[in-house]
Amino acid sequence: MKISLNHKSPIPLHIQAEELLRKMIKDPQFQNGKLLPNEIDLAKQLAISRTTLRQALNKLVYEGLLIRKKGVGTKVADAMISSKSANWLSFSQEMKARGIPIKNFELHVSWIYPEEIIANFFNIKTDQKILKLERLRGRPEGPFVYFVSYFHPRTGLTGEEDFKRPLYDILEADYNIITELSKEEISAKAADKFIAAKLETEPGSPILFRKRFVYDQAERPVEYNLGYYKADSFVYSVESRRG
Amino acid sequence: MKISLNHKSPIPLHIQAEELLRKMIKDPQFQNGKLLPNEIDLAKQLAISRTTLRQALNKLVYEGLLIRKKGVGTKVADAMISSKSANWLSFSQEMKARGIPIKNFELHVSWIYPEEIIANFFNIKTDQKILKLERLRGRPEGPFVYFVSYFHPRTGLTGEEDFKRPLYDILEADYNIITELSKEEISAKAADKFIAAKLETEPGSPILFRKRFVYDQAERPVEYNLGYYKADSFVYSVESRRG
DNA sequence: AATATTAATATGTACAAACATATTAAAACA
DNA sequence: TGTTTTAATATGTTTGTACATATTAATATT
Repeated sequence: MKISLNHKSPIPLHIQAEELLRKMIKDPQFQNGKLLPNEIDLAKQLAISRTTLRQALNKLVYEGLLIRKKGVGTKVADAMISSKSANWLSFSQEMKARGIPIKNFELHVSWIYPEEIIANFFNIKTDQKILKLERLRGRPEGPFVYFVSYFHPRTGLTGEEDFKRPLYDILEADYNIITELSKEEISAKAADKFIAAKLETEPGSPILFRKRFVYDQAERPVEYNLGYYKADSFVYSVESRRG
Repeated sequence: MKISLNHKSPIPLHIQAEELLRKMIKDPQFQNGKLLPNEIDLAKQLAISRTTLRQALNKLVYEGLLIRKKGVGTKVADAMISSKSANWLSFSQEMKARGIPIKNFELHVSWIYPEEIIANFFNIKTDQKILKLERLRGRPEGPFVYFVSYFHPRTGLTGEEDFKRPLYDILEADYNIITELSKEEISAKAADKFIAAKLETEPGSPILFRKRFVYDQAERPVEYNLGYYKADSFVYSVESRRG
């Protein structure tokens, strides 16, 4: 494993160190309770201060991935079961995994000036056009989900891509954007006229609304995604353990 | 509010600062997006270094209770967003941490013969009575969530417990049941007549429905819980990383 | 040989200082 | 007056340093 950081990169060192630690955690070399290198040595090896390294370590300790013990050292926490991997499946892959036949009803690409919330998330100005992708998908009998995605200009997407391919495949294979982190907010709301029309239901009918914020390995924003699911068409499942 | 720390105490200063910040979060003075005092002033006031104060702030930011913005300041996060690390907190503790006053509208305990689904989950026969707990809770202005819980006989709960105490406290302190794993399924549905009446809304209005399966350390089923949240009263937030 | 002491090791706590960057408000300019 | 520039403010990043404390291993003592 490459154990060094890029000191010239604009990506903060503690973020780089965090990424490296995440990789180390996955390395069998450090599994089964074996200790990581101690803070002082590792900091020296990465050519950063112990404080900066601890900033990275702390985050993983908060997340329960590392366990520190005074006077002993730092080890990787016992593996835990989580729905994380399932969470990462894209819509099409998710449905495929469940054996549900998927029909694409609409697919619309456009370049738009972002609303303030989105520009804010992407950390860009509202006068810079970004790619917007709208999709209406569902079963052969009818649509059950309406997606709206916005992409950061950094992705390099042109809008000419074949969006029938899984999105994260396109980003990774063609644009070398490796998505790593996703934050989601799930709530219920009533369908407005627009959404109701798309999903072929009545205004006011219940909708599962999912906001999704997707980041790359350096925690830079990549995608802002909104999903409107017809009630009873989708169940979001989460598995969590006590931290 | 007393804004000072005990420098002679054996309790670390960053822990004391964290406790103080938790109190500040509950203070109406800092609600509604008002900013906390800035780091440098607050550190000076507490007679600790900025680094130490940030140690405390970081923890609350990670828990989703505080939001920091460069160049602007630090504010208390909007309520109703259940944060990732707080996932495990019970309803009452979550609200308490945010200083939201909670009113218990109804609390009803009964012994019932379980439906097949529940008996199946608990791995018992349908002719064995189990404890059912119904709760209607919300803000002083009105209820926004209706819970139904079923408990495995193994828990030892009698129904005479003081359910105003946090549930997981009762289980752990009084019955030595340590809950460890929780599986949740979140979906949207329309309120039926019964739920609509409880939540003081119209039948057909959108509801965020959460099924929760709780297990102990040996992964034995402990609780089967259903939650009906009024739309817009609750946002479920999840953070996941590519596994 | 059993026990107490000491040393080595690793994390925990805490401070001071400097510079970077985002945001907003005030001042200067056209 | 409207726009640009500048300054003030607040958080973000990073280093260096020092001492405290828990744990374990090595050493000395009884």
